[in-house]
Formats: sequence, C-alpha cells, structure tokens
Amino acid sequence: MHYRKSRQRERILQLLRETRAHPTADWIYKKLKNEIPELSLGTVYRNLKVLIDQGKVRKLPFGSTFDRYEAGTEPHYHLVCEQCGAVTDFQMPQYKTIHKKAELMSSFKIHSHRIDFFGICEKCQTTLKKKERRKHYGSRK
Amino acid sequence: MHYRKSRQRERILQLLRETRAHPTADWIYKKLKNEIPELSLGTVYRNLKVLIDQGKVRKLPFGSTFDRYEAGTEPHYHLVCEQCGAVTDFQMPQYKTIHKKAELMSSFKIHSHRIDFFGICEKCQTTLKKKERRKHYGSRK
DNA sequence: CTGGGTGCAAAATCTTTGCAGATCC
DNA sequence: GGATCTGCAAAGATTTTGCACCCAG
Repeated sequence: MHYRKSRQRERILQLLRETRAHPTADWIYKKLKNEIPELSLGTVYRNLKVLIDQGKVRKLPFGSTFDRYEAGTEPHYHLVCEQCGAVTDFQMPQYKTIHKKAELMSSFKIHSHRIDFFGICEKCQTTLKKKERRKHYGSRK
Repeated sequence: MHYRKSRQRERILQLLRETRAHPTADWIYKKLKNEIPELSLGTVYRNLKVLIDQGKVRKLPFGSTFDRYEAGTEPHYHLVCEQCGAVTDFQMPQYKTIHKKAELMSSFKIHSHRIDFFGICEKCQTTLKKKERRKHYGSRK
C-alpha cells in the first residue's frame, strides 16, 4: 500500500506528537474540528489506523474491543499473546521495589500498578514454526 | 444497597474463579447459556458490575470506554490518575531487567511489556485535601 | 488518469437501561 | 410486601464501512 499525504493525517500526527496526554479519537476530532471544519470522525479513525500501520503511532494495548474481568485476588501480572489474544496470569516477585521507586520518582500517590508482557505463547510459537517450514517447501502465492 | 443472591451471579463469579484466562462478558454469557438458557447478556453485565462493587471481581483497567493513542517513540511507562483519568508518560530505568526476567520465567517469547501505575496525581491530591478539610467544618449531608 | 483520501450516514460492536414480571428475605 | 433480579428489547456509546466525489502523484 502506498500512502499519499493529506492535511488531516499530518495534523493528527502532529497533534499526537505535541500532546503529553494520550488522547482518544474523539478528543483529536474535536481539537481539529475548528481548524478543519469538514473533518469527520471516521477520517480520524481511519488515519489513526494508517499511522499505526506506519508505526508512527501506537494504540495503547488492551483497549476497547472488549472489557475483560478477573476474580483473582493475588496480585499478579499478565502475559498477552499477540497471536491468539489469550491473557494468562503470571506470578513474579519484586512488586514492592518497582512500586516504591515509581512513587519516589513521580509526584503521584501511587495505589497500584500493573504490568503486561506482550509476546507469543508457547502454542502459537509451534504453530508459527510449522507455518514457516511449510513456506519453504510449499508454493509461493 | 443490600444484595441478595441469585443463581446467575453465583455462577458468574464461580466461572471467573475457575478460569485462568480473563474472559469478556460475552464469553461468560455463551459459557453459561447452555446451563441457564434464559440468561441474557444484560444480566451478565449487570452482575459483573455488582461483583466489582462487592470487590470480588475486577475489571482490567484501561478498558473499553475509549481507545487511546500516543505517538511517543521512546519506551516509557504510564501514570494514570484514578481521580481525573489523565494519563501521563513516566520515564524510569530497568526495562531490560524485568523484560529478561519475565522471558526466563515464562514460556512466552516476549516482545514488549507495559507498566501502568495507578494513583492520584498532584493536582487531584490538593483538590481532595481541600474537600477533606471542608468536610470537617461544613454541614453534613 | 488511478488509486488513495474524505465526508457523510448507515452499519457494526460492545455496553447500558427501562419496563414488567419473577424472586428472595 | 417490597426491594432486588431477571429477560427482553430498545437505546447508548464507540468504531467501522460503503458510497460517491475529490485530489495527490
């Protein structure tokens, strides 16, 4: 896909780069609406997608698609498989260290923190390997 | 609010406790639909809310309400204010250590990780303090 | 020209709510 | 009994898409 340039896209990127907060699509839309009155929300969403595809913007993971719930009581972290989307609990020490350090370094009163690791789970690793192998022998599309 | 008990709610909680994954409301709904055919998705959502209120379940934060985007290139963590919802970047060392440790301890091939700290930002801290003070002198509702 | 980009509005997704009836205490 | 729960369906909220026209290369 060969991208052209457009005022809308350029402004969206620029706006994101200027902002320390992490805006929502709607925030961006409203912010630019004054400057580009014909702008539509659909365009904002479409351009965010393009920018993500170009690697210039990232969507904070664990977003929208669905809320997720857990009943666990023990504090723990999460492993998220980027391939199949599975979320697994992950026990790991050093909670307090990182917690305290963050509290010292910021002006926040920190109550809790959360760590998510993103990668490929064991199952998907083997699946992917199989696919890789097939590619070498199989026909090329 | 005084909660009674209901089969639906009990089963939802039980299901969440049995599951290592972090289900979506829809997953729960489908899973229980066989057992309780009259069950409706609305009830699942309502009960999840009650369970959260009772502190028995938590919703993984940073959920649905809105997707959020950022253009930053440097790796960094996030500070999220639980009062006003602001998200701020937070620079902090020790990326590699925790990353490697997690890779060793899990069977995942880890690509990246993310840390969010939740608490109260400076601004809200002062606002809250003011409110607290007022409470002592002001009229009680 | 050609294919990406845009606005608009309709559709799709996910979540919340109003209502009338069933249920728990 | 009366507040709490439920199912159902309608309404909300957020995101995606189809279509016809516009514009960059």
